[in-house]
Amino acid sequence: MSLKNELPALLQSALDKLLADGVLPEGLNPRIDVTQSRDPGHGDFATNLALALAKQAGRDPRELARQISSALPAHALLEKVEIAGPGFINFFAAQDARFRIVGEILAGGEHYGRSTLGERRKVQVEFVSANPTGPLHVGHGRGAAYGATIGNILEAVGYDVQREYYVNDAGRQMDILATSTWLRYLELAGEELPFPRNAYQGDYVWDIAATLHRERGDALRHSAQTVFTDLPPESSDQEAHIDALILRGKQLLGADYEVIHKQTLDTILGDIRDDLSHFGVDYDVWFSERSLTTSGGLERAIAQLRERGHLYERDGATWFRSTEFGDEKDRVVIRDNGQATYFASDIAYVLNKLERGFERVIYVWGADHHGYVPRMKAVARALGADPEQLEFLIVQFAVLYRHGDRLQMSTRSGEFVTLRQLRKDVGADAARFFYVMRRCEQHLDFDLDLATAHKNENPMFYIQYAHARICSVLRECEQKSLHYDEEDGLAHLELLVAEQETALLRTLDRYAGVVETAALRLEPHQLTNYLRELANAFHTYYNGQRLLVDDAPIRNARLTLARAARQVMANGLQLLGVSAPESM
RNA sequence: GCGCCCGUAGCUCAGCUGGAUAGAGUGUCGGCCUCCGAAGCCGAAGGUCGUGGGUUCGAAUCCCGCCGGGCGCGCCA
Repeated sequence: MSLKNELPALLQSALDKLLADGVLPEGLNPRIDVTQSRDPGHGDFATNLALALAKQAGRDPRELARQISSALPAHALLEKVEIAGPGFINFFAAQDARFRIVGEILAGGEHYGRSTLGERRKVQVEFVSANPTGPLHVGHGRGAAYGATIGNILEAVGYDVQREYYVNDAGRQMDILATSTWLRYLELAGEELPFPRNAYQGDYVWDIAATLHRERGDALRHSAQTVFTDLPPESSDQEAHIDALILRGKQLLGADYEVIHKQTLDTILGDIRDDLSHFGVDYDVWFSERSLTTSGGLERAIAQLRERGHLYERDGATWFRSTEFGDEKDRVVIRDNGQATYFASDIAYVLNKLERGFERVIYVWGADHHGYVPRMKAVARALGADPEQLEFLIVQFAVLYRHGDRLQMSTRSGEFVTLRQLRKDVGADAARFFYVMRRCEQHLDFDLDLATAHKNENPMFYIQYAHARICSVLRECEQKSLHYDEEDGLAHLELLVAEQETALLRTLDRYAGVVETAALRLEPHQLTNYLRELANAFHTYYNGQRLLVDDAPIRNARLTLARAARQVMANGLQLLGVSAPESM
């Protein structure tokens, strides 16, 4: 237990005493907030408690601070208390308390920094969930990195985390894709045909078609003339043209249409899974949208809303009265042609998630979906759940630049930079780190030239370098046959009195709190910023003090401190899904 | 027009939910290797926190109005 964790209790007992003595009035409910001091002159920790209280009680803050500090019980780790500025209470830790962290880190090992804050509560993080209509592009990458990192961090603070990918395997886009595959197949079989402009143009469609042609020969072949006869012309209505083409395919192919559909879906989904896995992103569940229909979940969700009186009919369609729950307009769930809307699936999906017992359901969404949040909250309330259970993390777009030009991305045109390509160019580590370096609300300018040509400017290398450097020193120590003794090191930590050592110790002391903050606020960038500071604290130390000195107790103490720093870096990088190399 | 997000050093961004002298990286300039990895360290210069009001002991942070940028506002998925 560090001093910081004990201070709130000490302050509380001081408040209780002042209350009992009648110095403070009843009914005050101050939040006790202890922070690490930025300026060493302000001690190790500080609280603004007196300032906050002075406002509520209408007292002079400095006088109040004096009263609090004199009511404070003594504590072995607390050396001195000072009142400063307008009424801050500054705490100076005993020397002993500052070294404690090193032993804690080494004892905790790879588990150091983990906690039980989440109390094993079930939380689901659903992320990426891109339409399986082509390879993931760099826009999906940010959601992938965010979702995965948030999952890791929540797990680290004791939540029971489930990672899920929602597969949009129903609907028109999949039909367009399956039809695209079939048309390419026909071309490979020797048919000449006008490939529609709004069908999927990407090379991967050719690949799937080629596999299909290899496996099935001409079994799925129909003449181009048969296929294109009597269709609404593409020139007048593209959408009607492709819809008619889909229908034609289903009629001509019968059960074989499903084969093409499935083969296309499986191929692309397998590719996405493989891609994400190489990105260090793995899921517990791949949830099929279609299964909501086949399991009857969709009907049940609709029925439930109907029973609760939240549905009504108008213009032949069925509407959800979401305005009753704060949405700006009501939403159609069943179209006048009898088909369920995509939103109906979303409703069934929410119900399904809640039924699976998640206390927190986190959606990681792209900025283009932010308009859907109110209606999803409305659904939660209409289903009798607490809308706070659904949390939406809106991740702003990552805009790619190459040669100073903004790149356009469109899956259908086939011209996009894939996540796979990005991994190849900058590496999975750099991409993972880069993506979560900023708050998700912040737009991300991703300059490919910078990321590829000058990759040593990436702050991730700075952190990895610090880790590798410590490993190198330890190797060097062995090579020189200098014996390292951890026990001796721990016993002589009081020899670490250099300014850089104190600074490094203070930085290490912050780690557990940073992980907690990052989890509480769902902000991975807290961690990347911290790790940069930690790496800087170590590099500064390394440049200022020699670790491998002849004096054994000092050497052991310094190497022990370095090992603690290495452990924290490794643990932090692990949460980010970034490797901690022993040499570079 | 309405809604959400963003505006902080030349550039890219932090700023611990209202606290002490607003901080990093990068770029510019100047120092540091006979010694554990110079992919490093240290120092300097660089700010009317978009703007105008308000709230109070105290505002980059909270409230309101403008200005500028991004993204949404379908019986699409």
